[in-house]
Order: sequence, then structure tokens, then C-alpha cells
Amino acid sequence: MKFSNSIEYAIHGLVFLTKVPAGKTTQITDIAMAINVPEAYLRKVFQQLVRGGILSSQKGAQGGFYLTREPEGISLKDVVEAIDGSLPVYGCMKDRRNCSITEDCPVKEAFEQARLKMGEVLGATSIKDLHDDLLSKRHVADWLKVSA
Amino acid sequence: MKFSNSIEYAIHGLVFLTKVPAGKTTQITDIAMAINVPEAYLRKVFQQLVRGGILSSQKGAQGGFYLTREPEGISLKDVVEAIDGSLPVYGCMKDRRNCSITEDCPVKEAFEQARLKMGEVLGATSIKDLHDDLLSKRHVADWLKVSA
DNA sequence: ATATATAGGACTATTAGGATACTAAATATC
DNA sequence: GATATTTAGTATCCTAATAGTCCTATATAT
Repeated sequence: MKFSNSIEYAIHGLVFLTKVPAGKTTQITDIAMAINVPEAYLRKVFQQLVRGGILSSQKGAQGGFYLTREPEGISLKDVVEAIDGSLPVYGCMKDRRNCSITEDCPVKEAFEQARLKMGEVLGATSIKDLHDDLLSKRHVADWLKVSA
Repeated sequence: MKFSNSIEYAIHGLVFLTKVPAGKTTQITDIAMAINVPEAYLRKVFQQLVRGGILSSQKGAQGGFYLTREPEGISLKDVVEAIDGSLPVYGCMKDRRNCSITEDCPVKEAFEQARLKMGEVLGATSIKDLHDDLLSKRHVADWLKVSA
């Protein structure tokens, strides 16, 4: 079981935008080139982030994308939920299988607990945390240098 | 993001086998009918559980499947790993994108922490826990009654 | 008006999941 | 040992989701 590739693209793109001054837009072409992701695809990913309220966009000349809120307010949980819809959910087939356990199902509850715990961890790491952590490394990624 | 349906089938099948005395085999036909799952498909799922060491099987007349170890020793984590391969993993594309962060990647680490937490929760719930919890309900599932 | 940039839909390709069917192999029993 | 029984394993099919591209519409700064 794997998180989608789009999530990695989204995270890199968001970390890249961390350094951009608030209110200033950045064009998708520049971001895609910097983090080495197909431009057309990254555009799609960024549209999902806009719908998820993480990014804002402006059309037309001098337009582009920018963070809706400060990078310390954007968690990995937010990103995953914007892209993949939700953290991994237990897929119950009770309708198809006419299982009579309609509520208080212990299986569902165990998986729900597990999902909440995962959410706590991913909710505790912000885009800013990632950005700062990466900068502190000796060998900084190229795409991070470019954004400086 | 969803856990596969096979996991639900596997869990129901295993809970069903909880009541079967140790060493006694049960045929896939009976299990599939009891828990209302397509027989051919459940056979596939059970093969995965055999490979995962959770079930054992015996070929030939009077053959069938049986639990390899006691139901209190089988956790939801074991089942998920036998069926889906692993709890959800962060899919990093560093090869394709020639990302220079080869080790100590903070993104990878955050997702790894999250996966471990989820594993702790799912590892703490056993098939026996689920069975006992279900039996304690007022309205017990039909497939559970059958196995009694 | 016009050049510029995202929005959004249409479209393709590849992969994974869900499900079925058939053949091979093992074994209890007669 | 022959046979019926039952799982193992594989091959196949269908569907859905992911990954990725491209074209057109729409908004907007200048």
C-alpha cells in the first residue's frame, strides 16, 4: 500500500513556495522546472491543493500560485487529505455482503483509531518544519537552493 | 485512500475460524457461504494468509484451512501485511526525479513515524479481541452464529 | 485589445484490485 | 493402488484508479 506520487510532488512544490514572500505569485513553469516534475502534471496537483484551500491562484498576466496560509500552518495531513482524499480508511463491504453489524463494529473502530493516530503524527509536521530541516542539512537539494 | 476489500474478507474469515478447535480443518466452501463472500475469491485471499504464515492448509480429502497460531496471537497488523504487503508507505520518486536528498529525508521520516504509530494500534488488536467483542453485542452477526 | 497564466475537461496509458475458471498436486480412504 | 476430495497455483478477464498529456475556456494586468 502506497501514498500516491502526487503527494510527493505536492510536498516538494509547497516547500519550494515557503521562501516566496506572502502575496507574491509564482508560476507553475518555474516550480516544475526547479523540483523536476512534469509541468502539466504538477498543474493538476496544484489545482487539487487550491481546492483543498492550501494554495490560492491568480489567473492572467503576472498570475500564479501562492500559499493561502503560512507554511507553519500547513501540515502533511492537510496535504495528504487534499490529494488522496483521506488517510487510509477501512473498506467495509457491509452493503454488498449484508453483514448485520451496522454500528459499533470493532473492526471499523480499530482501523479508525489507527487512522487517527496516523493523523496525529502527520498533523504535527508542517511544511515549514520540512523546509527548515532540509536547509539544516549539509548537502541541500538543488531545487531548494534555487528557491532561495 | 482505502484498505483493500480483501482485508475485510480475511478478517471475517479468520474470526469465523476462531471457534474451530485447534488442528481441525475447515473447507473454504463452508467459510465462504457463512460469511457471504465469493468462494473463488476467498480462496485467493486465504492463499495469501497461508503465505503470510497466519493460516495453514491441508490438501486432499478431509483437508481445509486452519489457524497456524492461536487467535490471540494474530493482530490486524499481521492481516494487513499479509494481504496488502505493508501499512501505507510514502512513495518517494527520488530516482525518477534525481532528487539529491538520498538519506535522512525529513519527509520520509515523518511518514515512517506515522506508519509505525498506525502499526502499534493495529498490532494491539487481535482476531480474538474482535471475536469476543462481536459476541458481546446484543445483535450478533449471522455468520458468527453459524460458526458457534 | 492583447499577451499571459490558471481552470477545467477530454483523453491515453499503465497499473492495481477484484473476481472467475481451470489445471496440477497432495492425501485420506476404501 | 485407484479414486474422490480439496487446496495450490496459474492464467485470464473486468473494472477502477493512478499517472500523465493536451487543448480550450476564462480571467486579468498592462
